[in-house]
Amino acid sequence: MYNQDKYDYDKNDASSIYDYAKRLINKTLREMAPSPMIIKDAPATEVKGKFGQHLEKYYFGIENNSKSEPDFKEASLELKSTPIKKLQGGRYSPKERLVLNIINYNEIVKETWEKSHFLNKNEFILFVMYLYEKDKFFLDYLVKYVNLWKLENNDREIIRQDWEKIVAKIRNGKAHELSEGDTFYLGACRKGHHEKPRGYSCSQISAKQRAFSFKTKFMKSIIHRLQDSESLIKKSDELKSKNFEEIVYDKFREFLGLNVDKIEEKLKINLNESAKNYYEVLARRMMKITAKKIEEFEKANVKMKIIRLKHNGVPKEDMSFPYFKYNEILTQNWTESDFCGQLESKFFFIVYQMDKDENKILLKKVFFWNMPAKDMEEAKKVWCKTQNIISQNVFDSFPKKSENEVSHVRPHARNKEDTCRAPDGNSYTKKSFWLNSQYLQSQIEKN
DNA sequence: GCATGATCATGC
DNA sequence: GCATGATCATGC
Repeated sequence: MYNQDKYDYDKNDASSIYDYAKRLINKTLREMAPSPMIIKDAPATEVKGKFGQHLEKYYFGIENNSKSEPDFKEASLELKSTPIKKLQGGRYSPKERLVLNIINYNEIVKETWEKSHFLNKNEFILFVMYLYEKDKFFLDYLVKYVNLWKLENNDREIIRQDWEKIVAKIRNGKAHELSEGDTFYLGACRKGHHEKPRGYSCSQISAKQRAFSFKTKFMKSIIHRLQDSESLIKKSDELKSKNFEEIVYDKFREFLGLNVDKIEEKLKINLNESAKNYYEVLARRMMKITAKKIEEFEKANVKMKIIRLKHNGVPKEDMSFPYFKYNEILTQNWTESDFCGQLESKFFFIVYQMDKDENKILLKKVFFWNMPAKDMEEAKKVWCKTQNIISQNVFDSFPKKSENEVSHVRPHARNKEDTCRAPDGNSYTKKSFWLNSQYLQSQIEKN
């Protein structure tokens, strides 16, 4: 039975359950939910569903049941564990469809969508996704994602339509003709291969047992959404002992001063070093991030930037920003300009440096940075001069690097023909604001 | 060796 | 096809 003392979560509160569940990330059931009994290794066929049962019983302390109400009924939350597999390139995809509640042919025909057992049980789901590996015992599967998921928006509508279609077929006495191809996201899949076809109220013809399921491709979309952004904070109590910056810096600590080969070796990875985004990918891997976006950086509008220093400490390149539109600059003032907005955000600099002797690139330092107010004033000068020049239709005297210690303007396009319309009616090669490498150097040395 | 112009590579 | 981050190429 559920025991509030033993299991450290509040069963009435979905976010408390979620926090407790998040402790599973990158852990196995063997570590997190030891069983009082000895569980013997068993062939894979007998293991199906064991992960979920074990998770419920020994991690959450709820008795396995197949009731039509959600597993955490006070929080209206259903617990679902599901296997995922790793693709080449490190991303994840579902191993199989997610089987939901069994369709009761006699009961469902009396239901409406809003009051359906299906919706009641599956509207709000706590996903625990574990990495399936063929030769592993289920207690040793690694949990990769824990996610609170709600059926909403367009997905909800399409699934409602799928549900209606399935129910209509049953009402018409055609349950034996149900097929997964009937519907889009929600399928009526076979469940229990040894089950004999059974009769039901709407038909003389008996039908095989089926269950609702989220199709594999639909599961794929859920997993992809998860991978789109990933949190840097892996444990919910981490922020109690460290601030966010420390958490981030700690991730890099063991790699500082190492060359990139050593870093890869340490991470046990082998990246394509000639890729243009190599240093960025490497930085993500040091942070243990496989997603495209970093959740906290998104929310805080932190821009991650790679800076590569030559052995003398000067950045190899100036830092570019998105190109500006000549016409747009004329209509804006500094504070509402794109460039001002870009400079006002916080940056996370990852600095690599070329080592003179060994000809290797080392991880030099990482730090959060935002532009000091007095330097913003300098950038403002550059922006104002740019605006002025455009208003006078002079397109050959944009602020040069030598004119300002912080920033300058220069082309930023695919080629000379990649142009943008200007107020004088002509088009000119796209240009953007850049931060001077020497300026970046001074900021790197200060931090 | 640096400033400036030009372009590549990737991802959406 | 384009935006963007990253990088190359040229000339002084």
